[in-house]
Amino acid sequence: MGYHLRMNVQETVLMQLRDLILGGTFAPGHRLAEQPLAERLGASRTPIRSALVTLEQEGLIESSETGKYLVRQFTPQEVTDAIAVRGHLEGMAARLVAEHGLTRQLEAELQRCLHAGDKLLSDNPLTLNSYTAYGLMNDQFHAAILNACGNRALQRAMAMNDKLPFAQASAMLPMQGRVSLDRDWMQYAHKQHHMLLDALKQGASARAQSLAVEHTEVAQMNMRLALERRVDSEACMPGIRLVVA
Amino acid sequence: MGYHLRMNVQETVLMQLRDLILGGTFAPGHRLAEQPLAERLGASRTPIRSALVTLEQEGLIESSETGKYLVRQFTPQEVTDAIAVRGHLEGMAARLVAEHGLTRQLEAELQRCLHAGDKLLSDNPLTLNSYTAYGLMNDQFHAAILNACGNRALQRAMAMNDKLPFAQASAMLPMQGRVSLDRDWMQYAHKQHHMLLDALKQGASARAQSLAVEHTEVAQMNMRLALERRVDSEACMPGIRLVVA
DNA sequence: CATATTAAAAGTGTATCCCATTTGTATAAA
DNA sequence: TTTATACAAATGGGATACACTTTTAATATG
Repeated sequence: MGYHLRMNVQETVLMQLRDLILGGTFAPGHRLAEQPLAERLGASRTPIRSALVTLEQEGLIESSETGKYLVRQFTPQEVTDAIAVRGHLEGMAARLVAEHGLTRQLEAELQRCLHAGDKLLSDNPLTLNSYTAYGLMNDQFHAAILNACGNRALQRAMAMNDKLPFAQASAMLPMQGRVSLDRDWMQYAHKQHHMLLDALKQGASARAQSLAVEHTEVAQMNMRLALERRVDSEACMPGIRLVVA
Repeated sequence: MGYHLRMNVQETVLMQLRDLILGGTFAPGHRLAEQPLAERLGASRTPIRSALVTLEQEGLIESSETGKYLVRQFTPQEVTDAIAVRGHLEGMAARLVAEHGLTRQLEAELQRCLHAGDKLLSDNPLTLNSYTAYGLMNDQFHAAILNACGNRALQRAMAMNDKLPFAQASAMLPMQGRVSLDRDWMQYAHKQHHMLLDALKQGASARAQSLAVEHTEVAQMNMRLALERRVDSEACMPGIRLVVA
């Protein structure tokens, strides 16, 4: 018997609402009133309200002066800025790890990610599964460093930033070669992972920081490409619908 | 007829609860159940719930696996870390301003702050009012730069970080000479403000960044001092009650 | 035809009620 | 004395009721 995840209405409603917004059901600027949403989702206003508070905190919606919730709209500049913030924060995390010294455990975990990545990228051309698996590995690599840096405030800041639907480390990966992120770029980014571990091993904190920052420039490039090919990218990254020039 | 700020119960309850927690009414780790709080504050559970969600988001309370809210406890290390994150973020903001070029308006505002600070610090010894006024000016100075950097994600990250009751720029200033922050240190910090504006004027982005980061070391020192003199510092910085070794 | 007035509709804030679940406690059994 | 068991109280999640406010729409008025 498969185990059954206990789901309260609150969580369900939150996910549904998020999907509705990202799926483009509501245009940016659209008002989200509690009662209509409650009817639509077949729940009472209580869980809807709670979800709206969460979504506002996540930055997907904003509340106007009079307390009305509106679907948020992002400019391309804001996307760029969010990625830049992520780079800056990851730089700090990498520096801290280099300064405190790499633990055996972290080194092993990063090694594992590197090996997995090497293996995945050796295929040519890449399969759909490879893209998915690489994205997973990529997230683990970055999470491992953030986790090991030991600074909770930094972790909080990163978590907040990642709530924006296009700022995450592998936001662009699900594009699966359709738009950008061809194998060459992934290999470039992966080499940076290798070099980052090297820097961490040597305790080269400044180098580790610079590398982590520079590493996000790949994300910047891909985002620019994604914005040029709306049709394709909307199919894989729903969050991009909220970005309007 | 003085204008009357419209206050709903929700906002009132939020403020009351925050004060109760920071005021030390509930020890760190204490459970916050909805019904007792509702009775205590003379409101229904609805606004209490909403306030608890907000306070959790602010980091003042945390919810256990089973959905119970507990008053959060911070270690001195976490305080240090939060201040370090603020320094890192302010460094980025300063760098961005230096890179984009100082606008006339920002330069005027920063100049105004510098003059105000010069004037305030010329008194010897400082009056109670001077401390308050300096704190206000200090906040304006830092806010002006953050505001002018134009990166909304960065502003969000800083806002989040500042929710921690001891991470703000002038968290230590209300100590009014009782514990630390004597005139000499304030003059040192204020000189850094002067140098920062100088760097911004010259577009010296790396220097501006370094200065902004180093500037938070004064906050680190003061926090260390404050933690050594609990009795005094609790009187002026309520938030420090939640910090336990 | 534009504008002011007003009535209906929709919406929010708050209280309260209900129910399932957890938590605590006292009693019974080993 | 210790461990089960059952029962009661407390609690949280959710739905609903209601009063008051804001929108919207319709009608009247210049």
